[in-house]
Amino acid sequence: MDSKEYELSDRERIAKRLKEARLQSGLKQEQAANLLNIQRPTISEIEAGRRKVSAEEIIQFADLYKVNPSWLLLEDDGNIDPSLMFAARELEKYKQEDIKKLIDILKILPK
Amino acid sequence: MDSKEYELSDRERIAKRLKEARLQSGLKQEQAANLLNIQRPTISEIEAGRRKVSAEEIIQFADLYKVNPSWLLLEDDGNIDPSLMFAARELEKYKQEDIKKLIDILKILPK
DNA sequence: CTTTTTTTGTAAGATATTCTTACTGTAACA
DNA sequence: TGTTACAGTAAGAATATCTTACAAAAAAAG
Repeated sequence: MDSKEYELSDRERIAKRLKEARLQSGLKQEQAANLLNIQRPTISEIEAGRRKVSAEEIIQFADLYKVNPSWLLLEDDGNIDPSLMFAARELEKYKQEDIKKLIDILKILPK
Repeated sequence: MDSKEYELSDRERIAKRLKEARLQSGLKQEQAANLLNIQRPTISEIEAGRRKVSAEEIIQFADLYKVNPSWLLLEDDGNIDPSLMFAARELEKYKQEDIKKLIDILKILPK
């Protein structure tokens, strides 16, 4: 009976991951709140998906809970697509000027 | 040439990356705002580091600007230049054959 | 260079969110 | 039952954000 994250908003899904991460790290809401210098109800509201989480807070939560920041942003993991990396490294062989030109061309070309 | 992000707050550094990413994607503030269904001054305030960016917004910005969400959260994207990453992502959309042609064109282009 | 247009910055009041504090709910356990 | 530990929630105060309009700056045109 896997809990489906479908039909949940991004905020709710992020909330779930934050709660999961906190529990995984063995911290109570109050402990997390103290360590991050925020109020405990704030943690409660965030984990309920009722309060937004800022980018900075995501960084802090990730650090405290020892999880990858990008996982909190609903990415599968923190890794970049290998084929993308390959393409990027190929591009590195070219001069900066040529790359700029390529980018301009790409912006114009149809897919 | 400074470009030193030292002594900047996380918010300011995120702001810089957001602006850099927008410019790299060739979008005006107004275009970005329209595509994200927010007001243009909001983009301005965010890029000035005066307004927080929510986790959800980071996801949307990353998608629109074609950058890695974790890079917006100040992770270092595997030490590859952001403009390279952008080009690589764009390149992925094209057929292998077309990419070879593009690179051939690049080799001919004057510096 | 001067003028015009485009793009971005910013002000101010209205609106909305978040914070703070205190109280409530719930589960575990003696 | 009563107690403890932890999490949820309510309400007003404090902040932040949004909206609209105008101003500044930058870019383009003449």
